[in-house]
Amino acid sequence: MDNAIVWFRDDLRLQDNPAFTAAVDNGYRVIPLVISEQTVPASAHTWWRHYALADFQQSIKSSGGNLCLRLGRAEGVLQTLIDELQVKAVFWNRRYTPTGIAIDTGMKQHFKALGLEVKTFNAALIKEPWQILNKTQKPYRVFTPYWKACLHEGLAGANPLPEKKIHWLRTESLALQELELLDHIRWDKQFPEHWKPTRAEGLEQLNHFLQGPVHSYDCDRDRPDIVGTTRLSPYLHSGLIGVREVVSAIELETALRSTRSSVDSASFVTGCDKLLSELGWREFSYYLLYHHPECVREPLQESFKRFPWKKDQKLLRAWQSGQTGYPIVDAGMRELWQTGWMHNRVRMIVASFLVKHLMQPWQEGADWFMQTLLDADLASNTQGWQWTSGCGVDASPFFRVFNPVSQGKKFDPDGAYVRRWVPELKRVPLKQVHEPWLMDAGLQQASNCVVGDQYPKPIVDLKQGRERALEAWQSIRE
DNA sequence: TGAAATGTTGGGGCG
DNA sequence: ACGCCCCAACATTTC
Repeated sequence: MDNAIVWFRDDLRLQDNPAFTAAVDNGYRVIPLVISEQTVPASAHTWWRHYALADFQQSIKSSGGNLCLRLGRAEGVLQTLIDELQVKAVFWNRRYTPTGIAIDTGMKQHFKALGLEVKTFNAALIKEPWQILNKTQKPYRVFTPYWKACLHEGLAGANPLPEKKIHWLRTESLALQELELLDHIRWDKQFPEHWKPTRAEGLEQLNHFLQGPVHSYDCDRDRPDIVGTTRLSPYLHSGLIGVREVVSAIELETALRSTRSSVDSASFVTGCDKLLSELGWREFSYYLLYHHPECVREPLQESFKRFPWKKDQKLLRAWQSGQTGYPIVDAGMRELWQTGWMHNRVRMIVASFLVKHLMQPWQEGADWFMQTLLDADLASNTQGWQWTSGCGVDASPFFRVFNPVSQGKKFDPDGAYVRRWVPELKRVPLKQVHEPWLMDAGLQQASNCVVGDQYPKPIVDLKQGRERALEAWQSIRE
C-alpha cells in the first residue's frame, strides 16, 4: 500500500472532503497533514483555527489516525515528509486567494515533475469560478445573472464519503501549542463565551437554524438584536463545515417537508432561498477574487483610484475601538472586538460610516476586519468592503449613505443591541438611545451617560460628513 | 440590502 | 358653501 499526503488547509473535516475521499478510494494509506506557515501573527481567526484544529485532531484520532502538524514553508515541509515516508501522492483541496493559488500552482508543478501523483479538488465552493461564464465567455459582473446561472446548473450537495476502509499512516507531529496560533496577550479571553469551534457545534447550529429561525430569516436576518442568522461564517471559513453540506441539509429538510403538507412551508422555502442566495454572495466573492485577484487592494471601478480619502489615524482608531459617538457603530465595533464577529447588517453600517462619513480608505477597514474577525475570509471581506464603498462590481452606489441613527432605529428598534454592547447606554431612554446627544443635561446625568464624558460626543456631524463624501464622489465621476 | 430634498395631494380649520 | 392656508402623508427625484 502506497502513502499519500492529504494536505488540509481551510477544509478541516473528513466529511464532504473530496481530496481525502479520493486518497482513500484510490487505495492510499493517508498521512493527514496541516502546515502552519505562520505568515500572519496570531489574531482572531488563528484563535479559531487553534481550536478547530484541536477538534479536527480529535476526529482523526477517534478514527484511528493522528493529525500531523508541522511548521514552516509548505514546500520544505512536504519535501521532508515525502522523503522520509516514501510518499507517492499528494492530494489537497484548492484555495482561491492570490497567494494561495501562487503557492499551490508552483507546488503542483514541482512535485509532479518529481514524479509524484498530485491531485487537487474543490471542497470550498458550490461552483468553480471558471465554470460560470456569460454568453460571451466572460465572467459575470452582476450578482443576479451570475447566481441565476449557478441555479440553472443546479447546486451540488455534499461530496461523498470514502467507500473504502480508511488506512492511516501515523507520523510524528508537533503539539498544537507549538503552532503558536494563540496570542500571548490574551485579548481573546471572551471568545469562548460566544463560540465553540467544533464541527459538532456547527452542525448543531445549522440544524437548529433549519428547524426554527429559517422561517423568519427573510426579515430577522437584518436584526442584530436577535439571533436571526446562521452564525456559520467561522465554521465555513475554517472548513469545519462545508458549504455544500449546507446545501445538502437544505435539500434534505425540503424533501422531508414535501412528504408532510405543512402550513408553514412558504416561509420555509423563502428562508431557504434567502440563505442560499447569501451563500451565493459568498460564491460570487470567491468568483470575483479569482477573476480579479488585484481587487484585494485595488478598487474594481477604475475611477475610485482617484478618490480623495482623508487619511486620519485618530478617526480610524476611534472607529476601531468603538468610540465614534454613534451607538450602532460603536456597538458593532465592540461586538467585533469582544466576540470576533459582527452581524452583517452592522458590518454594512460601520463600513459605510468609516468610508463615507469618516472618508477613510476602505482598505483600512478591510484590514481591521481581517485582523479581528474569526471568519476573516479574504474573498467575502474584500467584496463586502468594495460593495459598501461603491467601488466594486455590482456594488451599492456610493450615494447610498447609511445614516447610523435611522439604521439603528429601524433595525434595533428596542435599543437592545446597542445597550448590550455599549453599556454606557443601559439607562438611556429608548427615545434617545440611538442619539444620546439629544438628551438634555439633566437626563444625561440621570441616565449615567453624560455625552462628552461617559460616552463620546459624535466624532463627525452626519449631515456635513454625508455632504463632504458626496462632494468627494462627484470629483471622481466621469 | 438609502436618505434627503423636492413635489403633490387632500383633509381640516378658519374667515 | 367657498376659497385659502397649513401641513401631514405620500410620491418622485436626486445624490
